[in-house]
Amino acid sequence: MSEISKAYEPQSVEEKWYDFWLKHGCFTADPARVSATRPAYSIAIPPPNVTGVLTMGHVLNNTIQDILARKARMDGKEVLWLPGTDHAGIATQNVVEKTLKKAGEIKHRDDLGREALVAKIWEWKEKYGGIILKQLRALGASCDWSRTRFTMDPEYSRCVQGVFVDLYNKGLIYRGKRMVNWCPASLTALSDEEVVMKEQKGFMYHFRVEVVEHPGTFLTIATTRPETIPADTAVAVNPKDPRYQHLIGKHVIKALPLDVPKEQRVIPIIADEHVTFDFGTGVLKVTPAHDKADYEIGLRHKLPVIDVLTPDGKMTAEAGADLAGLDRFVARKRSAEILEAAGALDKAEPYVNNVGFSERADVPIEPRLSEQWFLKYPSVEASKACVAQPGSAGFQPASGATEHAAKMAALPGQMRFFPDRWAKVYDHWMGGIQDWCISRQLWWGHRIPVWYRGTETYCGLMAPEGAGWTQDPDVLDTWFSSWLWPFATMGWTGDKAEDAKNATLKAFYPTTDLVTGPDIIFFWVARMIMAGHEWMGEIPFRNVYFTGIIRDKQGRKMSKSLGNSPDPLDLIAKYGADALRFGVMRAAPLGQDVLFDEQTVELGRNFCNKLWNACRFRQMVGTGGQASSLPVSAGFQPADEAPDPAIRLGACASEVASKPAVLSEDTQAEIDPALLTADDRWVLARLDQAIREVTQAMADYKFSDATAALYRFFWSEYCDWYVEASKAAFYGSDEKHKANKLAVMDFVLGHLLRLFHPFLPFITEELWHGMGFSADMPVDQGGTTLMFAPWPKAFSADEKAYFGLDDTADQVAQAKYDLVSLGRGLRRDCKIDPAKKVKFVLRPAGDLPPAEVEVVKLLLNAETVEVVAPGWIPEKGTPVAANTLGELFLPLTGLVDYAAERERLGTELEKI
RNA sequence: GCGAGAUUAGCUCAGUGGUAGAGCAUUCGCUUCACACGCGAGGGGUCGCAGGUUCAAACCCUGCAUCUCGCACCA
Repeated sequence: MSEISKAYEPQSVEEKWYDFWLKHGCFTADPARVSATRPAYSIAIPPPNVTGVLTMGHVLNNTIQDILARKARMDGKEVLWLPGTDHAGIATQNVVEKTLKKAGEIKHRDDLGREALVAKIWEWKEKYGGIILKQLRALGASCDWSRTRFTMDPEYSRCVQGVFVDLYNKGLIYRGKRMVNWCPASLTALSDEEVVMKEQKGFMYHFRVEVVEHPGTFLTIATTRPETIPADTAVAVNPKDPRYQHLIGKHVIKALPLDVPKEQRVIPIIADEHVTFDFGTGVLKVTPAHDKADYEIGLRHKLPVIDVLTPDGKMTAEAGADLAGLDRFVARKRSAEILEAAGALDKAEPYVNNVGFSERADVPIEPRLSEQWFLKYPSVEASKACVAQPGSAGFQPASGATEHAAKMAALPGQMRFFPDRWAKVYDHWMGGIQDWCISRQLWWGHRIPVWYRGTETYCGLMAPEGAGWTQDPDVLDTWFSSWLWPFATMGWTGDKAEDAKNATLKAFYPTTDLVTGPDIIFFWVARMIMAGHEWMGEIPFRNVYFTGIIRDKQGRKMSKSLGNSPDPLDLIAKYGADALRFGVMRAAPLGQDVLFDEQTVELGRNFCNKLWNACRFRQMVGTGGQASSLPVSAGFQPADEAPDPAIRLGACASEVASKPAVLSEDTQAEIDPALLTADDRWVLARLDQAIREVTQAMADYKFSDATAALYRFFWSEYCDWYVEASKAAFYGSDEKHKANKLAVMDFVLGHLLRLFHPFLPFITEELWHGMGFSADMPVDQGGTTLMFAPWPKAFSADEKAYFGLDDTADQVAQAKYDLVSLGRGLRRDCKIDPAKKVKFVLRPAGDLPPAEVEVVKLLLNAETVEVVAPGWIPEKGTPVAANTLGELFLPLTGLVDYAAERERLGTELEKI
């Protein structure tokens, strides 16, 4: 026996229940249990970086997934939430390299060499990797940890390489020398998606070059990158530009490098449509080695390519003695100075332009010509077609479980995005899809399964027979492994016969929901859809929920560098995981960015505390005891011995047995409908409404709406009115009504705990047991857990009839509560001390049972509420409040000092 | 340039045709026997602007303004 403490203390509760769930195998999915009556539900977690730690973004994302998973379990589904981590190529290699450098172990990765460094990274991964998965447990995430995957697991790696070989054999993968985005910091190629455009302040330099054929005639060229002048191989103008037409085909002398004789610096003036008249001077310097557009001009005009930059962004000898060896940005300034000194610089005006930055290393990328592997995306058409577009014939906005289910059944192969506007973004990108540069000049990752010997090339899973073969040194883009996530994590092999025997794939693929951020819609979501079609022949998930981005109070994106991201673990320690979950969900409407404020977690904590105390109150009135000495069962400890996990499937089965035939399994039998008061019917009607709203909101993925509905029902309706009104019965003497009210409370709380469970798993489980809702089958005897209790259903017609709930069932009590509010207003208006008990007079519009009057009296904190006949006439000027229930008078005789009041009103009037 | 989203109370946001809502903040008052992580009562908004449709518009239509974010990009 223990007491429920006055305030809820999550710290003592959360770990206990998480261990309990784990021990009982509550999170493990078994394909053998899937059947027509027990459908499968699956989610593949967006794998966090193996080096990562939990951020607020993860909290948002994984709370939503956990809510979906827990709700699905309560709906009687077999749930697989598949967790894992991503090897995150560049990020992880950077972290480990940096750590080694800091520790003084190496100066450069070459000090260790490839094998040794990769071994170090594995070592590091084993030691520190997956911290984030442990942190997710603190949040309550109900992942099937027995299936945890890593993108570099041996089986997973085989999938990645197998897919490469398959695409190679299909002719979709090719190697070629192309202009790619090169990161001078990470020394690797990047895909277009890894480049972010940023505004950069710089200068637009205008400099002159002399036309060879017309000495004394000069062309002025505008450029932001004078350091690349030595790499220019032409000057281009628009063929229709009248200013320059006569010069086409003539030549100019390049301004740099100065140490090369003029004759060797002669380049042609060419005509190309790409040049715009009104930008700059209308004359473009063409640098095929260092600009994507220029490279294409170069191809069109067969221009030579001069590369003046090293991989790490320094000038080569070809840039001339003045610049050689300088960093590209230093060289920019230097070259401008040289031009100026030579009298060739007209002006340098401040200029803002967009420059591509490496997303990871945060340095400007260089367009660079290099030998890379590219992928022509597979299954593009099918992938484009399978996502329902807003406004299209097949698409209806989400509006409910039934309709949703019907829609999915009616549209095989269709996916839906929430919010649907992302479908347009997706469609747009798919429409202009470009080949994907998949090779990376890194060591940490899946090595490209291609070997070379002289001019021979071999692509396969294993090194070819024979001597002299060397494997391609590059690894694959991390996303080239992530795009297989939904099925590679389920043990997919690519071998048809083998996969046909895979029960997990059969039961759980395609997954039901994907929850992720819109920032990786191209990186990940689109590519997974294509991979799904290409290798599984169908979509990888049915619904994609795009979360918003977590921002701070000022609307800034939360980031490590800004230091504006609170540590979720600190918040959990301070407020509890439930509070964090509830707060974040409350603040996160579908598809909207979340302005996060710690206050919202505080609110969540307050909410949990309120729930805790509402249950404490039920315990107190149930035992007739005082709150300070409650002999209750909360705080109880589950038994150590784990019972047969299969028993959990029978959870709440015993609940069904004791019901009248007319009621569903959710309904408690102890309620005697004949004894229900107006308040009881009111709260039951409101509960019914809340069940409808919450269920609907969840079907629409509107979690903030769901929490708002729950908040309103529990706090503003159940606590503020029903519980308060119930005190009239509990402090009264009618034992029969008292018992019935307890039954109603149990009924409401039993439903509430279930409705809250997906959002607040810990406190609800604690109370479910502490309140004795699992008493039919105590946990330590083989146990029920709230996790598998059935999701509440809105009342059926029979149930409504049983409780006497018609459309107006809640109106009497509602009118009563409204009148009470008005009455309290009267007290205030009359400046009556709240502590003072006063006498109200009630002239009811119809019949009003004495019990109802008692409730009014209690809620008004009145000394008496005298019920008078319709003919009763109040003293002139008596304050009155009226509604459909009747008129409530507050006779002031003896309460108010009229003279003082008159004076007060007088001064107030003057003021106005 | 193309596209999307936003604009409602001091703040953050709900609200898709019928008398303006929530939480927080704020004011006043309460150690009322579940809860001060609480209770009660208030104050506060011509719903960005201008037209239009309608008996009726925060909501539908058309412009405009401002902000945010994608995509593309001119050296």
